[in-house]
Amino acid sequence: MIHEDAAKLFKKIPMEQIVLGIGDVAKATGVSQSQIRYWERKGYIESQVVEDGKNRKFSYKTLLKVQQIKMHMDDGYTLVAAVKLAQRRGAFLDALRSFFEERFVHIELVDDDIQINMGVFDPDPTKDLVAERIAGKWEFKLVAHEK
Amino acid sequence: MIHEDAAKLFKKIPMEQIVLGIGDVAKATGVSQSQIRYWERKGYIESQVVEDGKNRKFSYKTLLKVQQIKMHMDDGYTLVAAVKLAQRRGAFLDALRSFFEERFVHIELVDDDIQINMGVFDPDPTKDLVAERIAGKWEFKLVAHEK
DNA sequence: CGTGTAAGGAATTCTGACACG
DNA sequence: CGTGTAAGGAATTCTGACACG
Repeated sequence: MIHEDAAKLFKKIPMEQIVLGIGDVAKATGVSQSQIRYWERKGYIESQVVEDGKNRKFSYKTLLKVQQIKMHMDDGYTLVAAVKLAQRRGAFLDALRSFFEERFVHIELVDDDIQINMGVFDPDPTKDLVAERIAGKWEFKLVAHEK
Repeated sequence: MIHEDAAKLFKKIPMEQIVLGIGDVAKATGVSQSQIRYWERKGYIESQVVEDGKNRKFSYKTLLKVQQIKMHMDDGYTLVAAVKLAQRRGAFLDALRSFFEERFVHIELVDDDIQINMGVFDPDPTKDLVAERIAGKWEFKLVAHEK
């Protein structure tokens, strides 16, 4: 039986610390290196310059942005329009992340089954909301506070 | 107002497609390149060989594993023991991922507020469970099915 | 066992220029 | 505006060996 503070878990899932080279971003997103360099020059995305060398590195977050821009361009938008749309997406992901950090209070793993304690269930604050996976299916249930 | 099928969103957040070079893995995890090459040689982690070239590339998932192994070693475990512990963690993350994919049915963003529809609330199957962020705080509520 | 280092070759990325449009 | 390409130099990664233990 393993249990974890979810806060710890998310700190272990790096978002900011992950940086990758232009080739890897190009491969992951399907956007060419020329495009990436151009977008950066125009200020649509940013890269971190490696201390000693002069190679670019891109954060995971930037990779997601590149991906968003490409998606909108595939939908027929111009580059400028696609950039604007992608801007809003950042808020989206940040919001999701805040949900995980705030509401995944405690995670417990028992064999193949797993439980996520999401803290106080607001419609009935005497209970905690728990998501439970049993035999591959996720179900919600309410439990009394443990302490 | 933006709304999204969560399924789409998660497909856009690549896990498998992201591969990165050994230097980037080393930087992100704090594990040296020598260590990474050795661990790979022993079969503890795996890398994908680039088609034409002969450079290694590591998936995001492998990066997480490297990070886990290091963490356990920092706790005092031997390499072999740390690898065994890290093994179990994979199931952990896969489980979390399945929760997102199965239960984040629909996501809606209104200005700065965001709603996540998590589908049927099992204790009362006539309702859907919704997580809502208002003014920076997440709350749960129940709503009747929309259709 | 587990990691580091020096060594020379191979693969990747760099910039600035030029092309097309 | 937005992207591609050829060019030479710079930075990164490769393998196999050897060291320490």
